[in-house]
Amino acid sequence: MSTKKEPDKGLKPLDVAEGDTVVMRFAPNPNGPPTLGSTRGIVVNSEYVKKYGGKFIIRFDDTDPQTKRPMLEAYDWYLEDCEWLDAKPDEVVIASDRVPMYYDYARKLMEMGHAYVCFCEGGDFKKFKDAKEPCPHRDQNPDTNLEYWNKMISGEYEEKTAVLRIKTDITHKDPALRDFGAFRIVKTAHPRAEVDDKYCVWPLLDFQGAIEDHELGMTHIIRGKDLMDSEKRQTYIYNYLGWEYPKTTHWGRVKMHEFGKFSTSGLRHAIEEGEYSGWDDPRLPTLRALRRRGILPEAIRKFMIEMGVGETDISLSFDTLYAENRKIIDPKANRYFFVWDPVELEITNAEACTVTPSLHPTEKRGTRSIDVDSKICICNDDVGNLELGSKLRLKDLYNVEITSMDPLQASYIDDSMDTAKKEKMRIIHWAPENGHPVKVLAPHGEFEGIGEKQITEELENVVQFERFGFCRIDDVGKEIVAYYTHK
RNA sequence: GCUCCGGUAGUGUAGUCCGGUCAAUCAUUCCAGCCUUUCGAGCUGAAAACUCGGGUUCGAAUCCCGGCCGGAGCACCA
Repeated sequence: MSTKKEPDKGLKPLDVAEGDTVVMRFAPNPNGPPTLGSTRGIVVNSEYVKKYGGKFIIRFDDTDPQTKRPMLEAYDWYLEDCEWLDAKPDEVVIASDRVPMYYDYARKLMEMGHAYVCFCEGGDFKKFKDAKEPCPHRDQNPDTNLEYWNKMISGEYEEKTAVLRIKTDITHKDPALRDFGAFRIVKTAHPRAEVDDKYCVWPLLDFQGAIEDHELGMTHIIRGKDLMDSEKRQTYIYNYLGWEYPKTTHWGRVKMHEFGKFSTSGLRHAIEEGEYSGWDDPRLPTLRALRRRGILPEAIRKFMIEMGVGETDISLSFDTLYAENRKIIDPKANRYFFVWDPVELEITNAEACTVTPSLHPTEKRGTRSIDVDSKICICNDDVGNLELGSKLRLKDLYNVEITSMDPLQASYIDDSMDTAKKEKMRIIHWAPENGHPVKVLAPHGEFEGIGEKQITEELENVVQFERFGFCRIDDVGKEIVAYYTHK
């Protein structure tokens, strides 16, 4: 296979034999909603499956009922968001449903002499490990281990008093690879009703993931490079059981410039404290929030795919995502006037009229219609640039001259665009005084003002408020609520 | 302390495996100009990078060694 000229931009070809398909997975712990960080795993893995054919599996690694306790709603959130991202999984697996299988393999490894129940206190074990010495329990015979194991799973031991370890090489030069833990005792019930307090011994990631990746027939794994050692540990299990390890690729840490690291627990705390309105607060980098703001899944996919898979730690800017989204949205979004921080302007000699500006500057999509009488609203920002005698073009309406600053009044000059051009008038937008109240929720704050009535016809669409930015219309009740997309 | 990764313009990426065609790709950002009844879009132009030091070689972003910087693992978290 020639790799001289790369055919695809973005994702590099995977090591797949001609004609073979792939099985890949995205394995989150549902302890919060998917964020832009999770998206990389969803998009990249699913994209490879689309490319090579095969199966995309979402596996909930929810085997920690305590420290990273799963959130019940999050299971569905992940499925929704996957589907939204055009990455509907072919199979959904929930680890907490499969504990008996993990137990079976644990027994098998004990019988083979590759695992032992260790009663060392954490610190003590660390001492042995750092000294490259076996702990006193390492050489227990299989029957003894099985006996202890049975007591473990029947709840006879307290938390932290026993743990099942996989034997690796206690003298390995890398301390991270010496006899790692595979199961521990957790006496907190699992949040899922189906599971509840059925088990008090839970597998740890390296064990659970190792077994599942084999059971589910994974051919390729792409995940964070913080899990590189995980692969080395899991390889011991694979060797013991005579399995072949899937091909792996890793990526580095991702940060968002504007946000920093997003830790699910940190976000949850901030929400509980009332710092954010919820998981879809427009300031948050969760998929729910981005969706509500009108960021399209295509833009997110493209963004992630063009980023590719590299081991470098990266710090991204939302601007790149916004640029991607803007390209898609700009031709689709209808234009409307929204006046934030409005100030009333009376046109003293104007006659009531109706204007019909086009919905889009280049796409021929028809017009909107605005009834205007003698009073309109303009942005306070624009008022700041005015003085007595200033001439203005009210976009798509007519030209006026300021005749009074307080109260703000102007007199009608004419309709002609030529006049406006000749006199190089500033062109500003406006809204009818009897328009509809609008509130915009944006990452950088809230804006209240007044907009065209016709915006109420755009529920759930992304529109552009001219000279303001793109917004997704979220609600059109007494007040229009819009979520800011981006400039 | 031990171990493992990585380091190309502001940001992200291509190229690194199999040294030359790389005076280094593309996107975004920024700046300037054009265009436009939006401060949006579009168009044109510009700025901007191989972490450092040695070595190998006719030749190194690419291979080797060392330093520096960044990240990660050594958890009864995932």
